[in-house]
Amino acid sequence: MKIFSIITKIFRDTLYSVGLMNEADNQQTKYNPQLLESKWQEFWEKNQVFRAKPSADQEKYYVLVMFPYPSGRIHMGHVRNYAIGDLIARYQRLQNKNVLNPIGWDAFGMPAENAAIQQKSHPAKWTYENIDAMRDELKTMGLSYDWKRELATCDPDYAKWEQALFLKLYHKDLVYRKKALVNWDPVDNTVLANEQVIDGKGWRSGAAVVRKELSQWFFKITDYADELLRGLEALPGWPDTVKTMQTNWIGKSHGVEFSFKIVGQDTGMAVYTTRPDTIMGVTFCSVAAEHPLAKQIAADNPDAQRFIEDCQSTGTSEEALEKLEKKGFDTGLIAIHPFSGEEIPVFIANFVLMSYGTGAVMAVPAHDQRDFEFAKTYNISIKVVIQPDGEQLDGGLMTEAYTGPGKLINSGEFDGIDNETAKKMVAEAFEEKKIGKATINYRLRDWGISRQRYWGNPIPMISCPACGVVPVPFNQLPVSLPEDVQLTGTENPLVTHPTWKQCVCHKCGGEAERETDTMDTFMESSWYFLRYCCPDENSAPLNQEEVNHWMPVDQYVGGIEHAVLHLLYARFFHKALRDIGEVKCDEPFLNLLTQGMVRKDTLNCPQHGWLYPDEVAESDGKFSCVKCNAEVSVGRNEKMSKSKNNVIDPNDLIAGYGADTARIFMLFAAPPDQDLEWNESGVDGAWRFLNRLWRMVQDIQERHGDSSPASKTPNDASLKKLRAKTHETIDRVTRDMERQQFNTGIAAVMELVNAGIKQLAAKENREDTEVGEVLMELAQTAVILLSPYAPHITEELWQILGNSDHLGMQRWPRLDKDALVKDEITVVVQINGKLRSRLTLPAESSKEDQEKAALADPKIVANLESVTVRKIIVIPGRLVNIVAK
RNA sequence: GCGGGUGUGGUGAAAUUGGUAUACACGCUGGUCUUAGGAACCAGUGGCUUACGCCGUGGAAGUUCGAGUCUUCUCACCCGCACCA
Repeated sequence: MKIFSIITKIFRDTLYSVGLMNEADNQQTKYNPQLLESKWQEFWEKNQVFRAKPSADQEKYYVLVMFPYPSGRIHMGHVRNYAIGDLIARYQRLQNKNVLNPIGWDAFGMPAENAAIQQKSHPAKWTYENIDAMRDELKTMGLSYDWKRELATCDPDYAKWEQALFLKLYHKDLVYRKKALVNWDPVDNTVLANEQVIDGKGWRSGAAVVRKELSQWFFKITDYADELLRGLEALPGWPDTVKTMQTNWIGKSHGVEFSFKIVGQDTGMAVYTTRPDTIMGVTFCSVAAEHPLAKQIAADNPDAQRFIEDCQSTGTSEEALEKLEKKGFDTGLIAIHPFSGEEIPVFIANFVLMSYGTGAVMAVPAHDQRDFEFAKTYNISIKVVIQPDGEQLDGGLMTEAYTGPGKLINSGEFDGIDNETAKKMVAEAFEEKKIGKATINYRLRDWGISRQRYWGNPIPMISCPACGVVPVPFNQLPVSLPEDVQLTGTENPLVTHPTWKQCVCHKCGGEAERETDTMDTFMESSWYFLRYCCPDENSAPLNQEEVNHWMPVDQYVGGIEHAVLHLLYARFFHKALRDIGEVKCDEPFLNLLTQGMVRKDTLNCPQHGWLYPDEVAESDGKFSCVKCNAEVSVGRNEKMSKSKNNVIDPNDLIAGYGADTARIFMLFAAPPDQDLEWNESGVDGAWRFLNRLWRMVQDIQERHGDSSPASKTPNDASLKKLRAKTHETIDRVTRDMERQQFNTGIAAVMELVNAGIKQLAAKENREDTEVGEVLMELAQTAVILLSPYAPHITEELWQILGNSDHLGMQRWPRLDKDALVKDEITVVVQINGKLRSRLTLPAESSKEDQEKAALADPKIVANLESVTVRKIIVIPGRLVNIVAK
């Protein structure tokens, strides 16, 4: 960025604003975004223009942007997200909708703890200071939020109602406790989040992380797996990519669960398979290292014990799993094939997951690639039972498993049946024999919400030596975090605090202990959009009347990175709340817009690493490091990130050019769902456009300020065209808004402004009243159409145009279809699909007229001299294609 | 490996859904003007060709009077998921 020129500008603007410079030489006021943006921001706030109140007279429209984590500064991703959300909010208001557009803070989370450790202060202090700073930053963007509904999830009030919801779901039997594995740092004595584990070591201590079992709280999201899956079908307003990702995440599969008898054991071994049709091809079985049978064998077999430990140690570094060799350990156990009675060896295998299905599988090497590789390694026979059409598979010669369709062979009574039919028949056979049944399995697991962290919402449970686990009664909420703590990064202060966890069991009155875990921060984001509807409700988590008035969210806008977790948890939580009567609708977010990332070139010096743009000198298209003169490599466009020094601070942009320029740039550079490449000259382009608009409106006001906007088609042909352009633009921008292609909407207004400027420059008819009327209509239209994109400049221009009200009182321009009627049409003439000529014909000319005119055109006549016309295709008003040979 | 997406000028991107490819903007070239500004304005700008023209939407084929758009294959890049039985 041209820092110097921005500074000069800020300096000059300051001089203007304090009156040390005057603009006597300028007839017109210059466009001064700093002055007029703060002026309008104050106006909106003072007049509570964006206050949302339920209304029976207007249709409601709920716009939601993903609330930010208060990290301290806004970044370009926020600017883009909120520019899009605000554009939609303002557009819907102009469409006479009653718009709810709230904002808040996702305020619990680890960065606050880290900052507190570093600065030896308290997370709350850091968080609330950041919120104050970021609120100021957001306000400079001129976003049309109802700030009265602002909330922070760490507010005691929000935390209290969240605990209440947790308890309500607990009483509905949707919450339970079980043991689960966590990453444990044995040096820091703390649990680590996955992102704190780097190469299997704790990020702070560097100690090898071990997996430890702790009792943790879970939500029964799997109870809703099927509804969450089916619900996606009712969401046509969601991008397919997100729906596909959620579908895969839920991972529904149909199969059969049945039991193998194990020789010498009373209990069988349950397995799950989606390929019952291959049952006769089973030549071995595998179980996970954590499977009870594996543990049983390991109890008196040190080799098995060692193998199991090996399996578990490789589990930590997930990347290494990728090409992990298939390994197994023969347990010596023998399973009995349920149909053939054959004896089948049972292995412990490193690729079988305890967490999916039953943790044990039947292995069919001929028709499963993993089993195939395993069988090759351990010399187990490969028995083909599915024969594809026109091919003879031979187990001994196969180089990979065959997983396609075919007919059954070597399968006794099922021989000759196609495998899809066989799946059902085998499943039925299992049910008849009463050893198995058709089962549906999901990849989705229950949602573990326990976090062994201080800066989160406490789980309102106590554990009593006499009564066991006891929920905290509603009237004792909230369970608040102790304030007198010092975060060290080693132990959880909730555990080590001298008194906090001591409490009294309300059941027996005896001494008890509080749960020291806090809730996953995805909890807060699972219902903030509901609390926005009734932020002042002080007797319950939600006010159903208000919630049901505003819900569902009509348009949700946010980053694609939340496609699965946040959006799935929120959908689940909402459905669970529906089932306890807190909300009515089934799905919380009707339409979803996922915006792309903001990216920028990265610059890398071989000696000095990632460089800032001003550490790089350019000559002849080559870049060099200003410190060592070495050549700098320009990396791929990457997401803006502090570690790569390619971050542009939105504050600089807004301070230099104003929020309107920043918003126009963001919205113009690319469609919202696409990644956006940061580009300075694009910002200049947006700035220049707003200046062109500014001058045009001023010129029109100066010259035609007395004119009222045209309301009917003018007689003059060129004016008629200009008015048609105005109404074409209304049509285009409206359509672009509806299909959320905001970049082309701006392009359309740019064209209109260019046309207006051209008319102003024309020498003839400058004083004509008709010219004035058409131009006045053009100016007013351009201003309103652009106001959702650039709200400040358009408010100011609306006033300059002599209007006393503000744009909040306006409606979206109405399309006059008569204005679009054209006198002339352009018809393209092709010969064999190749463009040969263009004709301008009267609009009312018939199909036949167009064909005749095409054949009479001199260029066409010349081209048809040596060929015969075979066929003529006429698309009226569009083209004539002459097929000739 | 599986699933999804994207490939169009020097650049960001358009294309009314099968009908004039490159709107709008950036950049660049030339010019005008002025109180040198982050100017503004005018003209030009896909490639090849002196021209008539020819070629051109990652590549190859196909359907069609006509394909950036539909079909098949293929290449490249990006994003998810990843031993899910």
